[in-house]
Amino acid sequence: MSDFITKRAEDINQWYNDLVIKGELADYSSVRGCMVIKPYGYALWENMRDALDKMIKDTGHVNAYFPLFVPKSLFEAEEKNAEGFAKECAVVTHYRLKNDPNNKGKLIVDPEAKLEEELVVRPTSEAVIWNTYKTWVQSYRDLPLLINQWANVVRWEMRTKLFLRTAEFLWQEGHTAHATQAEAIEETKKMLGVYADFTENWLAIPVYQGVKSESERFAGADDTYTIEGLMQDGKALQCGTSHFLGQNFAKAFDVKYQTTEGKDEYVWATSWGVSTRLIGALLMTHSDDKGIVMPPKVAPHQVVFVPFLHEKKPEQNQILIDKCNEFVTQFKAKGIRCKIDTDLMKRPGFKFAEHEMKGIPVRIVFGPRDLEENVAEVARRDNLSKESISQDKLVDHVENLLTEIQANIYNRAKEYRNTNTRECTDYEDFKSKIAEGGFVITHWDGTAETEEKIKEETKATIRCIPYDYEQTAGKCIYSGKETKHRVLFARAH
RNA sequence: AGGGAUGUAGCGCAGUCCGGUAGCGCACCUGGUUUGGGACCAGGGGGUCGCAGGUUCGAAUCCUGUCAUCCCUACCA
Repeated sequence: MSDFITKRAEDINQWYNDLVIKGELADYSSVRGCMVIKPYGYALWENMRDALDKMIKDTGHVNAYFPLFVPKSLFEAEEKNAEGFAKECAVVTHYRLKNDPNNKGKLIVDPEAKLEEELVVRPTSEAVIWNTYKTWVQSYRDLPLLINQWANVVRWEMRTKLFLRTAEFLWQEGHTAHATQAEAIEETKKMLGVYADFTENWLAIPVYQGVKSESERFAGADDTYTIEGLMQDGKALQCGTSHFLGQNFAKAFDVKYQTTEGKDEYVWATSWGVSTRLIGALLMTHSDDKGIVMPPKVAPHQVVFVPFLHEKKPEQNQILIDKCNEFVTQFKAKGIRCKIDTDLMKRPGFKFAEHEMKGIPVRIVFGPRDLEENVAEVARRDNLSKESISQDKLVDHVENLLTEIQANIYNRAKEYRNTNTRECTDYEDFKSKIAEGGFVITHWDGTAETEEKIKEETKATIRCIPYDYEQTAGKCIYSGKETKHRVLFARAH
């Protein structure tokens, strides 16, 4: 039946698409590569956004908003950055349409309305922002500048995948300016830490923190720090990045400040971002063959009540619904997000399956039988177990259960990630481990050539030089050269 | 961008080879029986077959072009 989710073992890509579409998070749209985020998916994003926004503000940043369009001349100012994004930019060339004289009721682009200078739809906002910072920074007193924006950006991707890679996506991008290199590097690392904290503690996705190799670096950055997750298909997913931009943008946009000694110095910069891709990461990390498994902390609904309603028994229905409402009030007082399923038409079994597909962490069932016995049936989504709980203990029980589920799915994901992170010193062994999926930790001689060869031969890329693994001496797995780099390889999304 | 596949009702599909005026399942509407893990029976509404041309008395079906989507590569948050 089409209402069921494709099994992971059958077709993991279809499984993922089913989670998104049948879980009602998003829909395909009539715009190439762009999706419609549906209310349930957007509620999830709002919860994620609100939590992260607070963390960003708690670390001293403030929000602002910069324009969607970047004049081409500004865009090309930082050469490496421009070059890196050039192939995937949407460009506005005209500002007016007019009626087609040859085709009634149709419109054409008015050739008279060509823009003097093309506008690039931002694929990222460094250019507009640094052009603005130029006027904001005069003195060391203006620093640091710690600004974040929530925005949409457009990258004209060839192949798109719901949430993981869409032509337009939502994200936050932080852009900071500092007086010293040390302070900027500290900021870069600090924000990576915020991302790791957020993905692990809110989304329950374990991540490796580390530094990108040069070839994987953000265009225009001196260093890119990353958090990398492992998805259930054995592929790594870059979940967020934090860039140390050096003085590249300061020089390109001439952003200088006067020191206490009265000298002019270029400022030091960082930028960092996470996107709606994190929704894809969350789905691919926790979900199962029955559907989505939402981490309680960001789940749009944390608890769903299913009263056993009977079309022919309105009095009984009302008693059951009243009972639900009584508990909803108590849950809401504790900040727990609830929903009551009062649909008369659908049978309980159907509702159970539906709520499981959408990943609601806890289901509470009230039937006439439960009322008589003064209990409720409580089912948890993460391990599909259920138990009968006395009503006077229900609120505390569920509150604890949400915490337990959050911890359980994190531990489960971490165990999967850990057992699929393997050490390796032999190239043949490396190839077979990479083919099986997961991360492989191994020595690399630090050259782009070796990295490229390994990518060609195995499709694996260096995800990062991880914090978690000691940088001990050893032999490069490919060239055999002595090296101190130990890196994480994986096939990636 | 290269390779493969697919566009027919809201969704999933059959019909296309061999042209004759569109069908099935789910969903939806009405009525009834059901209701502790995806109910059943009966009746009913909805599409001119992605789009644009062409061939033909006649095109979902044949031809040309075009657009879109999915999968595998390549690129990326």
